[in-house]
Amino acid sequence: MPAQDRTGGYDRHAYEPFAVTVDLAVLTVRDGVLHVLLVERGQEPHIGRWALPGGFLLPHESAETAARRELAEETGLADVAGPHLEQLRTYSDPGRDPRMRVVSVAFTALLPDAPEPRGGGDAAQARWLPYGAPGPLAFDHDRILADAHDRVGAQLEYRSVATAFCPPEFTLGELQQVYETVWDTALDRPNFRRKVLATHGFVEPVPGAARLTGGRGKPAALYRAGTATTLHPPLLRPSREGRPA
Amino acid sequence: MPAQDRTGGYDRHAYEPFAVTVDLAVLTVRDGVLHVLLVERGQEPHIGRWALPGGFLLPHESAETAARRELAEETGLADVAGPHLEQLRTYSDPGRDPRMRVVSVAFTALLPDAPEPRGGGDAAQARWLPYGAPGPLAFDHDRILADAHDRVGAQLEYRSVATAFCPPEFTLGELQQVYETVWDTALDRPNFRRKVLATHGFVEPVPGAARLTGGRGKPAALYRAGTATTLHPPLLRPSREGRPA
DNA sequence: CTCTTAATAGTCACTACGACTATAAAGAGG
DNA sequence: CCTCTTTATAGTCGTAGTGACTATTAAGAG
Repeated sequence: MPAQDRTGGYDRHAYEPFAVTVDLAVLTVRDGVLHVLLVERGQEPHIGRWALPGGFLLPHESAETAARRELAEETGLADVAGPHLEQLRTYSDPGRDPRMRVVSVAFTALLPDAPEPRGGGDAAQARWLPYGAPGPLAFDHDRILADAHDRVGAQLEYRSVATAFCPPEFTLGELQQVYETVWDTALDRPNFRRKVLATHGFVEPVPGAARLTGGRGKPAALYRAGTATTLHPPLLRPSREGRPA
Repeated sequence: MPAQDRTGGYDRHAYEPFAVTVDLAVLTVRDGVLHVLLVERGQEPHIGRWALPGGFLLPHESAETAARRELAEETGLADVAGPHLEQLRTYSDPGRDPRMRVVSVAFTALLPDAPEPRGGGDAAQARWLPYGAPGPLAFDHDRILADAHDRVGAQLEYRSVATAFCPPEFTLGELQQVYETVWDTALDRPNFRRKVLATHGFVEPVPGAARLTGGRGKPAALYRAGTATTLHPPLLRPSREGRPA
């Protein structure tokens, strides 16, 4: 492919081809612990290390399409309706892959509790591992994962993404556990309940349904995700006092 | 460059090389009107249309480096300390450029009022134009620009980015005009003042300095940007009531 | 001087929120 | 069956934050 020189807009320089990939930070909450979908590398570099799932863009794919395809291949279950998938940012440092120049578009995906992935015919099997558990990840994936965690934590405040971690019908206790797990904070239950119910469109009750939370305690009412995507008023994290930056 | 087949992590498929560019949504507030830095296309496709400035990544550049270089080339003044520059998202739809496959990493840049750009030796001269004025932009740049506007509007609520639109020393009236311009809403002046001053680290007073706002009225006190990057409490947009989504 | 303009000070009612206490409804263990 | 534990849900109270105001101050214009 010949280098081009074009003027006006973004086409001023001769261009260099790059490899473009997607990387996926797939998160779920299992028993109050944040888990990440990871694959073990079978090749150099970083052989034996854990890495985020991902892969190259096919010639006619957008990054979003490629991310959804990779997610389906990796978990074998993402095809149905598709989980919450959102572009995080793009990582393009030269040297982030020692072999060659790779520009990677990272995504976050949020799934309800942990269906164990069945490898979709690929050699490398994906597994759920607790966030932060498996030492340093390959490439710059620690950075990507930390950015994903930050982003999701921030979005819980003003977006209704927490329901993406929950099954179609869920209790307010389960929803609260999502917040507590991602934020790593304990929340007051009556206050959490009051705020969630006061936020229009966040959740809507399932009439007459209740679930036993595992046996013990009073059965909880069930709710479905509402139609709102932004929360008004926002559900702010507790006590950032004294943390100016 | 040979196609590769690697397993584990994001290296499962043979890869296709792509052209990678950066696009810049450079915003400023001039006389209460949001302005965008645009260049006129001198070639097909979209000849004569306005487009966002941008260009190809050089072989050893990250997207951030390329964005800063393009901004400096385009305005001729971004080299000093560098303006607020932030990655927006990556646009990768096949067909977004009719000539070939181009993946573009978009950035937003915020500048204080409008130093008229001096073209840095390039043929296409960049110009400030009012947001929304110059009809449809080339490629998918309308979408990118709208996304940038949305993002900046949202960030004004909980980040201290508004000061990036202001000169090093500014009045609260100027800061308020940034909010009013980006949000396209009128704000109550005493209430705005109260909230800004109550938010720790947002602004700090310049002792004993005052500026005449152009002649008329009581002279306003001057402030500098504070050290905080996030606003506590946030400065929420007025009245989203009745707008559930 | 007076009028206009803009900055700044202050008031008041209402909402939202953190920290509580209280009650209800289930299972567990005797 | 009764009590203890567990979890969900209801409600209270003081305080902080906010929208809608009114009032005052300090400048230039005429």
